[in-house]
Amino acid sequence: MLETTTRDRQAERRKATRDEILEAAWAIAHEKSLADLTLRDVGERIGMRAPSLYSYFASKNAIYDAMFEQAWTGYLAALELETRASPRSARSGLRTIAHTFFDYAVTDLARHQLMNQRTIPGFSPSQQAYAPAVQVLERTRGYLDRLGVRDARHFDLFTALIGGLIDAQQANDPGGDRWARLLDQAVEMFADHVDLAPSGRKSQ
Amino acid sequence: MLETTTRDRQAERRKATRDEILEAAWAIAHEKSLADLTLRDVGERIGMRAPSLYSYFASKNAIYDAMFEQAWTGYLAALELETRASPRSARSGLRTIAHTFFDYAVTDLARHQLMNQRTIPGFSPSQQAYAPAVQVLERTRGYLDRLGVRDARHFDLFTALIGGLIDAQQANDPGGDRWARLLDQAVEMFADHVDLAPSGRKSQ
DNA sequence: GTCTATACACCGATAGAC
DNA sequence: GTCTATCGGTGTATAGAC
Repeated sequence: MLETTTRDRQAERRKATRDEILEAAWAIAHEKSLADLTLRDVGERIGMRAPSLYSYFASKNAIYDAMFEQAWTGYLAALELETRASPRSARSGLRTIAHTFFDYAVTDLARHQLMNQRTIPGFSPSQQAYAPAVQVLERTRGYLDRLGVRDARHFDLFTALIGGLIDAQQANDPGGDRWARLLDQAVEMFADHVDLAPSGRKSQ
Repeated sequence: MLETTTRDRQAERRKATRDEILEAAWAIAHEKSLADLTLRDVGERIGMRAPSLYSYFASKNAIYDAMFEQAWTGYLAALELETRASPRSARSGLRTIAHTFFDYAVTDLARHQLMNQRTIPGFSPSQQAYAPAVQVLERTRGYLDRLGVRDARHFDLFTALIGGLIDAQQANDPGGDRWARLLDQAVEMFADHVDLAPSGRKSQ
């Protein structure tokens, strides 16, 4: 009984330190860049030597992995919040999804690079870290299905379209809105293509 | 007179060695990956020590820079070839542009990463290396203009759409055709949106 | 159990001999 | 122009102090 209590306290302490490490990693990724993260910098920020971090993460990529999981878990929460209420119309539902994803990506460059780009050489997310990303995909698929977009090819087209706008915005006009302003137009184009009713009703 | 001849031979020799270095760099980028390129590997492949490469390139990023320029120059040539003949219709012209860009990107992952992604930390192309990319943009803009796509926002939407399909294909189904098969459909969607005539004529 | 000190292998880059 | 030697930096493995 006392033994389990002790273990719990240790586990809590351990988790707190892990979170502290991840917090420091995010801060450095924002101040410098995601790729410029070094274990020595992370250690210095929390008052540790670099090798000590290996007591909490198996490698530098394991830190990226935990950050990847955090980022997608955060988006999953945002998505669930935004898709709770049923949309006034199919098109407004599409707009909601598009804006939610676009804003989440554009708000934080380092986070977007980690989530959606292959900017870290040699890093690929583990199955565990990838799980919330899969949930996001499933939830988005289900949401579009309820809006009337049921063709798998249409779903792929939609994700590629929004992803393309995000990448163009971040790559060619970071901090600006040159592609952000095209988001609604892109959604309309897609909705016309899949023959969604202009107002509340669902077709197809 | 003799002096200039000597200089020319030296310049030729120098350019030949530079090309040899770039060829080796591309080979390594293909065998391993673009980011896994090391100067020691490049040197070994052409029978040199790594520091000797600095007689030909000021830095490792300068090698990436020359590769970037080669890649865009190569695409510019492919683009000029494909857009020489006038298209049978506006839509077929759009398809030509889309397929040319898509195929060039999907054919060579390392090249695509260098041209269109920020996968090399700390590298950004010089103005000289970026010049052919600007030419590509201008030529593509002019071509779409002749097809009847004259709105700058429509042009941005088109590039984001095709870019999104490329990124989705490379990221989620490399070597496959899950998004490649959506290319024509995407072009049709865009053509409908900008109100291009279904056949030969140009509208708007 | 945590953390440190030390060390190793590798990297891009520089200095200087030949 | 090419070499060797070396520098400061990286991620990471390990032995041991507390």
